[in-house]
Amino acid sequence: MPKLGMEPIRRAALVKATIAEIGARGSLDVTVAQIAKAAGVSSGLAHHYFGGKEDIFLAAMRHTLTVYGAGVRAGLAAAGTPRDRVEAVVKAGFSPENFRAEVIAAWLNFYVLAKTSLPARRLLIVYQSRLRSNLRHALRPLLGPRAAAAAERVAAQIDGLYLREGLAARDPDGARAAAEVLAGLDLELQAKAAR
Amino acid sequence: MPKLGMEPIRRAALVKATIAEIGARGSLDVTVAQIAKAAGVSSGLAHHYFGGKEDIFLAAMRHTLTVYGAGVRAGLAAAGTPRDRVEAVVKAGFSPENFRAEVIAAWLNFYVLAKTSLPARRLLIVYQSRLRSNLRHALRPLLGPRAAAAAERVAAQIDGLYLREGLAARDPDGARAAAEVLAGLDLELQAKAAR
Amino acid sequence: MPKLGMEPIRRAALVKATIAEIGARGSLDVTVAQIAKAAGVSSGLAHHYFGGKEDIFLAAMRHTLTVYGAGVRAGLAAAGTPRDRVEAVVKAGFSPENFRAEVIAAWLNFYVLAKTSLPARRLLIVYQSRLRSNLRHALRPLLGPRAAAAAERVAAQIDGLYLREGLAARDPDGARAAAEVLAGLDLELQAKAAR
Amino acid sequence: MPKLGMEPIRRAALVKATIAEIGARGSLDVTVAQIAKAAGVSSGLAHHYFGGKEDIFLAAMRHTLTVYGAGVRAGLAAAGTPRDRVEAVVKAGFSPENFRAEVIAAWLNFYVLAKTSLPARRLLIVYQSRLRSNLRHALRPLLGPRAAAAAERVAAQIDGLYLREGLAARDPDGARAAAEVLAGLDLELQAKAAR
DNA sequence: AATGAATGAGGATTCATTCAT
DNA sequence: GATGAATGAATCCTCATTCAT
Repeated sequence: MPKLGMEPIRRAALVKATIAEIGARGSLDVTVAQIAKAAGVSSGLAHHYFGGKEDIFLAAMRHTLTVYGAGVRAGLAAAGTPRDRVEAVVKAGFSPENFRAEVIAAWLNFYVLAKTSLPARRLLIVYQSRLRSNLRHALRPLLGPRAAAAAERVAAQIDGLYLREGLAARDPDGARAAAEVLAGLDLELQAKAAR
Repeated sequence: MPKLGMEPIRRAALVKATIAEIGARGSLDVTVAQIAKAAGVSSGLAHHYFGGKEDIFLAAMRHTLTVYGAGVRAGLAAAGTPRDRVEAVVKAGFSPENFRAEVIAAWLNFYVLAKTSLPARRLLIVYQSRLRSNLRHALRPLLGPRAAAAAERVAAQIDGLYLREGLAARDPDGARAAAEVLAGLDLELQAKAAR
Repeated sequence: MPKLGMEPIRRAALVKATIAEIGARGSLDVTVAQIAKAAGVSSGLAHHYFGGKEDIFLAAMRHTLTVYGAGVRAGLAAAGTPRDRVEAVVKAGFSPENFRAEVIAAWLNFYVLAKTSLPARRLLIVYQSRLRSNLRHALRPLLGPRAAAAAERVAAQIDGLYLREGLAARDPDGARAAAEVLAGLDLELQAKAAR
Repeated sequence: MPKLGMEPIRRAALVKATIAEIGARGSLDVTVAQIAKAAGVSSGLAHHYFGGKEDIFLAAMRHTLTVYGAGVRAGLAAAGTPRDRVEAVVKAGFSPENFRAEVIAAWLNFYVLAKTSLPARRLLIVYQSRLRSNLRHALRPLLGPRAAAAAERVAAQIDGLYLREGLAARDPDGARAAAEVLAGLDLELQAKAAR
């Protein structure tokens, strides 16, 4: 009798392997064979479940974004004050789970993939929109009409830190990066207060 | 005697074509043949002058950084006040010359290349260092000891805007991007003043 | 389940094709595509099983040496007298199986390959050592301390005949070549006797 | 005014460079550019003087054979006894001038070239014929009707030693090789005497 | 006489993808 | 469900050769 329910297990393993391989090699020049091997299956099976290489990449992107999104939601759920909410959004991006070298490298390559693949672009645009939207909503009670511009600045700073850490030799320091962003946030609040 | 002095001409043409092709395709998956064709020469000649594909990429990076660096220097030379100096550094990154879709796409891919190629990484690290250094020096008279942190924030914001615009469908709007960064700069100055 | 156990079959076919192609063209300038085609497979498969061109060549060398070695062993096993043993070693090298134009040409090119490839050199040195060792042992009972020098002479003569026949237009005549070498052997024995 | 009489100089330099490069790399996979560079000229000039790569190789062969032939003639001219004449022929092949690693490697590759190039084959056949002819004539007074077979044996042994030394790691030892061949010659003479 | 420029064919190698079992 | 077999297109790179000057 055939093994039942293997599909979700295989898919998860392949997605995980994909992120790991893209991260390790730092590029999309990862072969299906490498991914499959890392996942402990044959390359044929990878195609069987995903259809093609791009679909594997897209699944990996979706997974990354899902994990990130879950982190944001969890943070927001636990947040009390408006300030807490902003911090939750920021810190989700720099959590140990997301702000790892391998995941950062994968992110960068997802941006590249988005140049070629429309679905990938859509996925990234959704991410960018959500990030900004989350920040805007969290900042609104604090900054009022200036929330939108501030959200934009904070979002850009977050992305810029990903780029910076992606290049660094050392392991990325999520706590420090988050602190830097929050320091920027303080500026926004001080400026408001200074009025 | 043969046709002499072709080398610099060909190299320049190939470098330009490389940036254009990476920009157009949005990835490093550009063939030497494509680049050569765009430059109006044979693929053999590209290898003849550069040695290999990576060397072509590196030359394109160097060129991009050189153009950027020249823009910064020109801006700084024309700047009078400290504030002018900061604006010059920021605006150089968003000048119509640099902040074009194709160059932005090339930048993104240079970051990817840096994952694989040590010379590429070195080049990008030099860029990051210079950008921050320029910003720090320009901000010092305005912010004193806070200049370093502010420079870091501004730099991250600049990189983040590259990432954002790299994804956007519309043509990048350098003026707007520069204005956003300068708005962030104003916050830094206000916060200082608010003390 | 896929078609299983193809690997040894393909490897054997590719090795055979390699010797045939090197022999036919008389040089190592044989393309993997030619070899693969002669073996009835795609060039990709050749790489799949061997890794690269040099590995294919090495496998062909190993095969040639193995066949030769088996011939020697078979001859020795059937030999009764010391003289028979010497003849067995000599004749193995000139058997119809080994002393064919195509194999002779392959041998010559293996010597060339040995200049570039360390594994190839090792293989050939093993062959040279074994040949001499076989001859020495077989000659010892007949010539005593002179066996070593005699073995050296006989071995050189064998190799020289390969070179001569490799150049000739006509098909190589193993029987005649063996007879020439055995005539040289007789000289060695006569000289001994003449003491 | 053009430089006059450059042709023989250039040709000689290119021929010498060809042998050196084939010897150094141990294969015919030597580029015209390498040869030209080693000769201190442009690759274009090499074609200008020789027409093509194969012609360069042939010229190198001819030169090698000419040097060898001159050595034989010089040795024969100085030889007094028949035995001296045989020794002269043998020693010519193992003179320091000819029995160098680089020349030995070139020889081997000339045999390979002969598989592809008819002129090359003809040249090598001429060499083989002359060698055997020289040996036969020198041996005739000593061995009478057995001279032909003996010449064949000696010639094969010489070629075999080239093959052996071509593979060895150490520098070829011409004196030792010549001694080995002459030891074989002594056998021939002893056998004769033993009748 | 001599050169650097330029080409383009050819070849090793990689890899996504398909398929039979 | 899963695999190894197999393909062939794609690409980098090399190099003999030609040519204008």
